[in-house]
Amino acid sequence: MARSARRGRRDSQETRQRIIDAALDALKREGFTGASARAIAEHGGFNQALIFYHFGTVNHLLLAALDETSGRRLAAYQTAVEQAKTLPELLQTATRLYREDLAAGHITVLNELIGASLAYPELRPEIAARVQPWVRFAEDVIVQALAGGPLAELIPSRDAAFATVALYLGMQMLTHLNGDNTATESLFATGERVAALLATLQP
Amino acid sequence: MARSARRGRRDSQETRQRIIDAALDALKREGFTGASARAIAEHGGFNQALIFYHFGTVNHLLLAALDETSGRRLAAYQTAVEQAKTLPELLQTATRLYREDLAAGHITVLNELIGASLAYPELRPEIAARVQPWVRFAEDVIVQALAGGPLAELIPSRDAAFATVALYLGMQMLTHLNGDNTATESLFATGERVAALLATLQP
DNA sequence: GTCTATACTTGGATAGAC
DNA sequence: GTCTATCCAAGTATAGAC
Repeated sequence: MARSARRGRRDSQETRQRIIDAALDALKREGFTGASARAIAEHGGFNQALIFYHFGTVNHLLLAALDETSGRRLAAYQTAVEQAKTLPELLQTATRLYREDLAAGHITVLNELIGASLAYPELRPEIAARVQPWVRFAEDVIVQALAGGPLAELIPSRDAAFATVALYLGMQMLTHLNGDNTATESLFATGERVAALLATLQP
Repeated sequence: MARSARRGRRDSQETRQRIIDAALDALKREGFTGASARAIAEHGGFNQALIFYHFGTVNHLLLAALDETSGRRLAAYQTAVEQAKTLPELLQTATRLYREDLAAGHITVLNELIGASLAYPELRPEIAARVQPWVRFAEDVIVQALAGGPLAELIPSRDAAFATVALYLGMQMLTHLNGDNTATESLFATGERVAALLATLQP
């Protein structure tokens, strides 16, 4: 009995995960408009009604999907950044992570949900709460990277963090729109050059 | 007869304009999801079928709306920027224009349509074509503003233009998400300080 | 050019069998 | 916990009267 209860719980967890994965896939491929319960269920190979049983509403599911992808991704960023503490190394790491995000569509999920939050205002605070850790993370990294350098007192870390996250979002949007990422790649290359220059001014 | 034909044409033009205005309003208030033919028609006080008579499909209408708002706005930017050629003046102008965009929701229209272009790929090139003039405009302004200064040879104008437009989009998204614009205001204030500093290094 | 009426499709959500 | 069947609301689009 304990066994079957455990089994039941594990199956339930597995199903939840399958649903979340399918929702992420739908968001990345078809955007918010295409991430309907029917579309998600069909693509994931399960029944549509399961979404409502496990998540109540489609929007709840999409938030759970954002939660998961954002959390996982932030952890990956934190791990990666720990290895790179000089400014040039940091830029290289950022370039690599950015390419990963672009290829996997991680940021698309966020962009689509922010767009949808106009129609569904109740999503707004939920999404904002999931973006906040990113701004904080960016600020921590920036503080460390600029410490002792000339930019540290010129540019408040909070502003730099906000701008960084905004730039990330905007770049992904434009890159997706253009269908090629040459502009992004060129920008990162320039960023790496500037970082190298700034590093020569650091203590 | 000529008179009635003229009248007919003028009425038709007026109707088109009313529909476009209502579509812009819907996009700004409710986003792409809320900009349905029914919602647009109800809010604009006209019949739903008119949309299909004048624009064929809802998406065609939304593109026409983007066309109009983007064109008008770009003209306003060009006029405003002609008056300000030093870097600090330019930043002040940008701050003012940005506040206008934010309050009027001009960028929201673009963000929503970019988001929707995932679900409707045929929108992508259309939107891209309407964004391109902005990147070009940004590049022109940047070239003039940085001419002779130290940044001119450090940062390719193309990269700076792309980054500027991306930053604009991202800032609007995050500002809308947070529900307040203190972060943006702070960032612009920092931008003005940096611009003032850079101006002292210009010839 | 504009309106009414309507065909058709898709989507959210629930009831009830299994 | 999962599936089938179904209700209802909302959307796009068109035909045809005015």
